Amino acid sequence: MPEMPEVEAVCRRLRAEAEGATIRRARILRPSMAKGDIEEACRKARLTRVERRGKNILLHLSSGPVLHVHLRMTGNLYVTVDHRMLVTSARAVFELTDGRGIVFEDPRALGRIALLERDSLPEVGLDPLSPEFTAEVLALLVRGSKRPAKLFLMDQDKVSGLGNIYAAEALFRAGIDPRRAVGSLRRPRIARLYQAIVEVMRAAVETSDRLYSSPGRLIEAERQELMVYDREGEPCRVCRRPILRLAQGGRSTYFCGKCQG
DNA sequence: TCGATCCTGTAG
DNA sequence: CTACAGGATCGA
Repeated sequence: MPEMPEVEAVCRRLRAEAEGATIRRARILRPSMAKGDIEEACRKARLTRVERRGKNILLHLSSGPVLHVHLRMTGNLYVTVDHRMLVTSARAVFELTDGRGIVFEDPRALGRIALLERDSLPEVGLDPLSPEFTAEVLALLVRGSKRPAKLFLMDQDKVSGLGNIYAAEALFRAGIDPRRAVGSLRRPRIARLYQAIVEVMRAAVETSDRLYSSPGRLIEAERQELMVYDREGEPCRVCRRPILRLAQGGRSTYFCGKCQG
């Protein structure tokens, strides 16, 4: 259930617990989710580096190629003390030489795991927490676009890492109607949107790092207090009007009709 | 740019 | 039973 902050938390934990570890062998439990000869590439390979690009996780192997993991909607990747301890939704396990295991779990099985060459790694847009992401850059990115603001924010090729929740939250904070053509926003609004994105994502990384990255399954607990997501019919925390829901790109968008005019 | 699709689980 | 789920891709 990850957007960028949750993926970041997963990566941090993997780095702390398994970077430098050696994989004895990999077991693919659901072949339809995997691409490439992963079992061959992982045999006695060291996990040299854990990298994140947007929502993509890249596990660099000493054998040369890179394991690309995408958690999609319900995936998770974590270390267990015993590689034989597997839940039913485990889709792949990387058995380490010390007996632990890196488990790729995904009840819904929408996630993907693929073996890539170093020169064909996924490219995504700017990370919202990187120094290169500025209000000026955002203004350039939206220029000329007629797309609804919500869909623009969810486009991983523009700004990477926002999903359905944080896109809605950022738009609320910026006071922007999610249907508004993003290219029609004026400069001050864009600056406010920039600020909102950075604040929402920074807060989410902090809370995710704290609770999402505990051992084992994901914990569906308090994330940062959400202003609009999944709050249809509930009063807006600012103006008390009921939160509205509409469909955009086949997904639900939650917003306040008054605060986001 | 929209809708269908990939899967399974859960809430209503 | 239906609707929907924090994602992405494909074809019309």
